[in-house]
Amino acid sequence: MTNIKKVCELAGVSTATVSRTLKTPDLVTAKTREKVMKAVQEAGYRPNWLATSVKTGRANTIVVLVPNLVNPFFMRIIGGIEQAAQERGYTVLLCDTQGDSVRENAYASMVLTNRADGLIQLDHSFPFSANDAQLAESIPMVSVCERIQTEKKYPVVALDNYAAGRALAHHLVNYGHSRIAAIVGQIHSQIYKERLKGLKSVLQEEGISFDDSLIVGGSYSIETGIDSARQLLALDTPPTAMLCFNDDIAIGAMHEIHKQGLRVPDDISVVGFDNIKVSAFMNPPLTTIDQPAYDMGKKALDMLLNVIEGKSLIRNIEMLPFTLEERQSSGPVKR
Amino acid sequence: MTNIKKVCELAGVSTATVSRTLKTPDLVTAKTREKVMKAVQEAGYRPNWLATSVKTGRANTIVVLVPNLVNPFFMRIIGGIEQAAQERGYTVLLCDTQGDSVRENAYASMVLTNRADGLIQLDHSFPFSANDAQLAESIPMVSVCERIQTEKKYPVVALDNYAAGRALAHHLVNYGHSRIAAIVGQIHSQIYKERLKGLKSVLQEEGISFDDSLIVGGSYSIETGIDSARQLLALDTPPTAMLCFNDDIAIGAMHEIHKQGLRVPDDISVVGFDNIKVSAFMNPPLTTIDQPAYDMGKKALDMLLNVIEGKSLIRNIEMLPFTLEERQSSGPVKR
DNA sequence: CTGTTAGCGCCTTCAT
DNA sequence: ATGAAGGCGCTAACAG
Repeated sequence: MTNIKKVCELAGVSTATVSRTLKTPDLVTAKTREKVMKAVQEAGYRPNWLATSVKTGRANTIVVLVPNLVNPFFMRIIGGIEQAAQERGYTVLLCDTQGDSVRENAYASMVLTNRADGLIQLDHSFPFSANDAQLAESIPMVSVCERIQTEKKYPVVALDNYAAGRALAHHLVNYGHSRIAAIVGQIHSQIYKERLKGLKSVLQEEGISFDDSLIVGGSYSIETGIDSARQLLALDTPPTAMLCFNDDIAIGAMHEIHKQGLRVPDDISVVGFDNIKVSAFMNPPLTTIDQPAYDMGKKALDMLLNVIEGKSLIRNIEMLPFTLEERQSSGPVKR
Repeated sequence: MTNIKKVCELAGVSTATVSRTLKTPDLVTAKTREKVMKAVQEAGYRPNWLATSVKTGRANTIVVLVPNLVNPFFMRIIGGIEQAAQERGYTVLLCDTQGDSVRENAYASMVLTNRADGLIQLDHSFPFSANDAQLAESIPMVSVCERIQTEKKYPVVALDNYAAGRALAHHLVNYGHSRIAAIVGQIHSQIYKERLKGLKSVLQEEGISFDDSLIVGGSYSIETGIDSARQLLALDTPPTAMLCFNDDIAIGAMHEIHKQGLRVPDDISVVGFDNIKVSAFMNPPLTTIDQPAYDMGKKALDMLLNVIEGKSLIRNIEMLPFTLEERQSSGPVKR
């Protein structure tokens, strides 16, 4: 282990001078600086990050909790978080919770052991164990997409899911669809409520009745899309359009529809949420809601660091704009 | 900050006893243990991880360098790494290098500053800066998929890319294809050489000539697939099959082929590498080489920890088996 | 501008 | 079984 003392001996100065040369070179003579740098080079010295952090009390690290790393939508958010973190001198500790609360608790507790200074949650659960809950009250935490379900209102950056639900509903209604199914993701979530509310509000305004048996699904996976589509196609009067709560579901739904010998959009329209990369390259390309995932990540990190550094937040909830990407998976209803 | 001293006072014992109670409870009386645990609970004490690590000299952390986090194939590898790491008490610091060597250097240097104990590289570059190269000689490092291009031979877990190239080539030749294009990823890589060698060897054995103008591409993206397919379709005699070096490329190629009004596989067969999730749900589903990504990750972590903990490795290179997933994107050559 | 000194919070011999 | 004390490597206040 080559430590600061070795450098001292080589350069013939004190530990303080070495430390200063590296951290605040301006406070050191050009001559000593040179001397020290030469010794550093010679010894191959690198300051021990652990020691520095234990001294300053700051890890300059944040934890990001992701329900599923394989979802490219989350990865885009994380891209934004990482970029912004790097710019502000922070490191990201990425944690795939796999929806397992034990894992989630384990990772979240890193903020309690001074291993990280704050936390960004991409899921809607309060990530701490019952045992940690009290301590966790005061730690900096921000969520993206979903509001954290707990009493204290943590800052959140999200999409106007109600408006997005309405946008897709209008898109389909304008094409003449009146029997529209919803294949949803997590049930007990804000997203579920808001998007569905958006869909229903449009239908009501248009005087179209909605049947709760057209709500299927329950998780954000391709398999859910497949199973749900199969279920819907087996109905006496199948829907003419499927509104999927993410693109993975939509991909699964399209796959099943094709498998049954039907065509998208001629027989059935399919629309999604998120605009993940492959969506544009499906056959047919998928109509979807584009979320500004990268910007959401950036924004979330900015909010979190403001909390960590004690600055006040302008707003406790940031709503970002969405875009409806019209592609070829949706079209006029079949006569 | 609630530290070990506060707990001492509350429990009326020394710091040593508190430390022991938490780390090695067997060395403490049941009675004192109870007393201490009550104080810990009351104070809401959590040992400072930074302090513990600086003391023990071990971060119990490894760095994983990924060229592109959005690629689901890499995410599967990382899933395996994380699982194995968790089982052995290590944390993973995940770093998206974006192919930028500055970022790569920055992250890799964490191993030199005692922030991490070892490194897994998913790319083929030596991740340290010129300035760090000497120091880095002795640090534990393992690579997955690609061999690290440097003099010292680091352990690697990989696929038999030569054999996989041959398998796909045979698959296409058996369907009667004789004009087969290769859309490749990174050019200066082991993977490039081996897979191409596999393809060429089969063609030669079959007495089929190969023209280097049929090698196109240069990066592992959907866009590369699109551009390359366009380029190939514009040839005087376009190929009847496209062997893509990953599934993203294949997805792009299929998209462009469809866009030009041609059909897969009736007009052109397309095959890929990796077997990412969506590949099975494309229209048509993609024929591809399945790599045991999860196991590769697990294996890589095991090898790395063995190096870190000073155990000897059984072998310096681990070859894992692949599977050819035949689906509907490949078929008989058009007459 | 530089050196001395006192910790950061914790673990771990060495006594008792 | 427990406590006292030294030190991990580094930083920062205080002298000089």
